[in-house]
Amino acid sequence: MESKNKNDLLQKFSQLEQPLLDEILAQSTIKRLEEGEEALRTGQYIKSTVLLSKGLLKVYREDEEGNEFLMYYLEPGNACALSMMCTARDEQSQIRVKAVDESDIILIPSHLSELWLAKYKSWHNFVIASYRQRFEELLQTLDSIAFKGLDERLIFYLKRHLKVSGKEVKLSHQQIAHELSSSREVISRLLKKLEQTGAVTLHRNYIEVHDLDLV
Amino acid sequence: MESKNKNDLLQKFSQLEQPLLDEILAQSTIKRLEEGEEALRTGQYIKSTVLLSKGLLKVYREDEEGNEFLMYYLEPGNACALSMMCTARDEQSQIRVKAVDESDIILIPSHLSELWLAKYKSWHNFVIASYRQRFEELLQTLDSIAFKGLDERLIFYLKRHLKVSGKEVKLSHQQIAHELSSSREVISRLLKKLEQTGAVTLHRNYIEVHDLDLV
DNA sequence: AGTCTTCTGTGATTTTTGTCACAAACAAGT
DNA sequence: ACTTGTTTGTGACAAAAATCACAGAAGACT
Repeated sequence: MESKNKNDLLQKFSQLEQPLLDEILAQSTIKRLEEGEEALRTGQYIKSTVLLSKGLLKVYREDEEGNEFLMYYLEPGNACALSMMCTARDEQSQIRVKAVDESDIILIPSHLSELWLAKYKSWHNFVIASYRQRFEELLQTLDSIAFKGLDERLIFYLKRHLKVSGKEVKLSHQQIAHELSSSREVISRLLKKLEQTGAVTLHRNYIEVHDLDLV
Repeated sequence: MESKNKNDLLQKFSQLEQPLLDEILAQSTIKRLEEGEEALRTGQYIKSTVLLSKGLLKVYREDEEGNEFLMYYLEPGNACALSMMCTARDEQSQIRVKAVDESDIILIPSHLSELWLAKYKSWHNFVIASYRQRFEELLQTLDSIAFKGLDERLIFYLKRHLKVSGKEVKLSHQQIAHELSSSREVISRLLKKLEQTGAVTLHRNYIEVHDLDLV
């Protein structure tokens, strides 16, 4: 493992105890994902716990007809809670993980991950905390779908997108519509409304966000 | 602990190893929930892992305005995955657990639950399996909300209800509407359609289900 | 400049869902 | 049998969202 990655690891996962970090460095492999590349689903990581040391991953759901919706984003220092849980992937639940930016993921063989639960308190806490956090985010997504209209869901979507990217959303209306499993025209119209309130400024292929709480 | 409960426990959680069952019997308390009574939210079980030995619990989500939707049901032999995860409940996520029938829940102090993860392989597996299973169910719910129209969601709802109760759904249209966070009239109309296809027969306060796959 | 493609804006229309209003059916109790 | 309250059925209407149909704008490429 190159020293660049070592540094990343130490920085991003500083809450883990030193002996554990040493083990991770020694026993895990790193995989670089190019922008747009898909983790999981290739069948090779399913027996691994996945940590993200660099980049940005998006975790989303896809149904038979190709509709999708965003579950949440993973940032460096996060673990893919699903990868911990779904050792015996039974195909039918289509969760996809895609690299938004070029990313480095750390693959920990799941037997080690399990072993460490007992051996390292900090690992145990980390795993539990990861579950919790993802679950909470998933519930927020769920809420917005179940209780809110598309206008509020769009704002929720933009807000979450901002948290992980900059102040600009570099997506076309089409892409946004797809991630909200809606249609392009509807999103365009809603965005237009947002622009009229001064919350955003629309450009081709990106949206400049000023203040989403104006609405 | 009375011997009646001991038997229930042994039966419902037979996948757990004997020494663990002994510990559970010795160290945990049982609480009986009356029909309609709420677990959690009273603040007293938040430091406990909850197992269900008898009855039926429904886990649902509620927003500020009182809208709700069903996440999943828990049957005897199941654990409340949330209770394992949410040791430090931070109020804002409103998950509610309500007894559908009179139920007995087993409260395990969370420090023991943690300890056992390392000590008992079967406990570890049980906990992981619980997470997985609940997560899967939650995703199914999510799918039906995100991708399906209300008609399909209703069918999904009825199907899941059947799995835990009998072949009859003993609920008013109003209650169903509430659990799908829709309105009574709409549910009534959709049910009427289902009746016309021969999938169900409607009665006052209960729905007789024949075959939901007819649709 | 001119051609292409992709993205965005907008009107018109339809479908789905929610709301309002009110009647009929049913059950419970007196 | 007669209130009373709850549940269900329905028509009319409003709102939200999806779909269709095109036109114009912004880049990309010759």
